[in-house]
Amino acid sequence: MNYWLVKSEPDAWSWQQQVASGARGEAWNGVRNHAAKLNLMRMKKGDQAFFYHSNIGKEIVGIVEIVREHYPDPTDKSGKFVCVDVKALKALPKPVTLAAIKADPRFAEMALIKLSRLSVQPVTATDWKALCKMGGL
DNA sequence: GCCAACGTTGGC
DNA sequence: GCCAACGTTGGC
Repeated sequence: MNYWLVKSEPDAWSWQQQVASGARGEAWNGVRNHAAKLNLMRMKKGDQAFFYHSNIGKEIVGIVEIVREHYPDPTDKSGKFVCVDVKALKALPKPVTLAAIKADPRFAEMALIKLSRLSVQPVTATDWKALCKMGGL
């Protein structure tokens, strides 16, 4: 199983909306960046991803599971981009803030820090476990 | 194919 | 609201 991190501005799509969408999941669409697209295409059903709130909150608030692998993004008229379906798995008891991640040297190499604009990014198993622990899981 | 201009993202 | 980083566009 692989681990990922996906970002969303709560104004556009929040964790609360993700939870409300229920067990069937919801399309993670709107990605218009080729590096992010490549990561979407590498996601497998059953993989898990951190759900990160950018801009407002700037923290990891929960975990989602990939329930449908990549398919053409219906919101992309050019037909070049893809999306996946994700469902909310669980919330983090203690959201992990960007400030906390930045303050911890273990995470200095994370894409979240180094490639701050990448909206879909891989997370190593080591980082995943450490972040879950920080989040109270 | 290079590169300047411009647009977007996202932290501060 | 500003600005740095970075992707994309378009003139040459």
